[in-house]
Amino acid sequence: MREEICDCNIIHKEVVESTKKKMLNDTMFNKVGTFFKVVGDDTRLKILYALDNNEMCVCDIANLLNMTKSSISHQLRLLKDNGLVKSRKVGKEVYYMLDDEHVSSVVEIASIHVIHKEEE
Amino acid sequence: MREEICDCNIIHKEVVESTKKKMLNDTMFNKVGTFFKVVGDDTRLKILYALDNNEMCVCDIANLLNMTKSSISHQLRLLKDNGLVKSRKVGKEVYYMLDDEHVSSVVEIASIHVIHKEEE
DNA sequence: TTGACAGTTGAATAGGTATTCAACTATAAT
DNA sequence: ATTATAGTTGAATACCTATTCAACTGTCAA
Repeated sequence: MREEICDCNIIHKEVVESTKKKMLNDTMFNKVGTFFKVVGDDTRLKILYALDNNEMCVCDIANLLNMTKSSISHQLRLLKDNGLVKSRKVGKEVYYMLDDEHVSSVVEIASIHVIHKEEE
Repeated sequence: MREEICDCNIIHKEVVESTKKKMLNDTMFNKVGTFFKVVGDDTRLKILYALDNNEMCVCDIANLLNMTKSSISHQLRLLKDNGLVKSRKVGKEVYYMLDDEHVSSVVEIASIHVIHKEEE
């Protein structure tokens, strides 16, 4: 049995109960939340945006964003671990590319949201 | 003039140059990044998901998620400041609701992405 | 085989942030 | 007026995370 943490009364019992039924489980929220967390970093967002055009190696991305190889490599690993990019090795170089067509569309819709807010 | 931080050579000059032209400005990346950052927290995601069904007051949300009023109120302010929810006051209670139809669609697409990954 | 370069990695650091706590305001009811 | 409840707020805490640094691996070229 879970402990009660909430420090106030239920005001609209029906609303709370019916909403509770429609909620996803914590694991699902965590997965979606993690997806947004990964995309919610300027550096990673720029990387994804850049890779939407073409595959790129680590050094080229580092140059594009004027950051160190190490920092880019760390972020690429995070993106890869979360299934947003994949890579292929050619000689000394490692080329990264988007792993999923949904990535582009999510970024696109978020941009629309931001632009829409701008016009108000 | 900006300082050079990058610690490696450009390997594919044409790719870097052409990608650089297609990149958005930093302000734009920051705005989209912030949007994702706001949605990329489990608690805030749950709040948005709950509000997709109906408007709710702070106490009801706190009860639904078994969290304190204070913590929910802090998160609601963040959501409001970033234009994701709006509110109306009725007596002692404050009702919160989604401010934008794009919010639902972004969350929806991200869920599809996660589910899609699950099936692999 | 030696040197140079692409990329990775783990630990450390510094900055950010979710939640808690306590105090506060506002409204409603008695 | 007083009490109770809904909600907000600012500071403090504890956790998380992006970048840096230094050392490392793997591959290519001479």
